[in-house]
Amino acid sequence: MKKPIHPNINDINLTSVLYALSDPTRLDIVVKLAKNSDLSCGSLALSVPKSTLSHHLKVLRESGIINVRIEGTQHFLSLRNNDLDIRFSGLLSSILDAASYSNLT
Amino acid sequence: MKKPIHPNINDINLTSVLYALSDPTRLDIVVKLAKNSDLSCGSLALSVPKSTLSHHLKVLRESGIINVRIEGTQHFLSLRNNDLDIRFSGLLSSILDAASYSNLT
DNA sequence: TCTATTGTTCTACAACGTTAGAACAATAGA
DNA sequence: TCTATTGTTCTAACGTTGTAGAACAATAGA
Repeated sequence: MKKPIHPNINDINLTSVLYALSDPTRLDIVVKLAKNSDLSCGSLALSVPKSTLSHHLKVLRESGIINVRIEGTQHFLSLRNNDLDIRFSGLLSSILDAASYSNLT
Repeated sequence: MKKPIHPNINDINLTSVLYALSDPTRLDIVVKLAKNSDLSCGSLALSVPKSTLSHHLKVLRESGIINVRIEGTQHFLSLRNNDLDIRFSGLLSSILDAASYSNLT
């Protein structure tokens, strides 16, 4: 498959990151990756069609939130924790905190 | 004018907040309010038509980010700092930090 | 080589969002 | 009361987004 393109750290845009995380499905993916890094697309266990999932992952990847590593036929996903923290210190963790707090209600 | 409706603290939704802040114009408004609280709509000095500004302010208000207080013919805007911090601790400040950091580039 | 597995890309479409002009509403002040 | 000020609401145009089926691409394993 084609090698996925990831934005450079300095090209990561705040509004793009916020937009990417403003979708419940995508936020759910990010929360799962925060708990369990290096998951394959299928391991996310989401009840959405492949094409829809692929779309959401593309949005997350192109906004600089996740990294996609290809191994065989599988795509392994991980959060760009370090990059995001360098670019926007504390942003991701506060969003993840807020997300886990929201899920408790 | 009609009294504007503000969501209760517990009805403030994370994805709605992130979505509201993912628009450059709205994020700009929030940054200005963070620096200078209690501004009227006109004092924001944005180069957008009144109707467009009104739309953005409605999105910010309904997502629970800003408070609108009417005095005469003017609407005074302020961030719901405390409410947001109670609901999502540290979220707004980390976004504001990221926004000010972005503007330096 | 053939098949199953894993995702992407193409395409279409309905829903939503941003923008903005025009009309309207409410208040302050002359 | 009349007018200026300050915003809202209505309406429409236009672009964007989320969803999802169908076809396609790439690799692993038999």
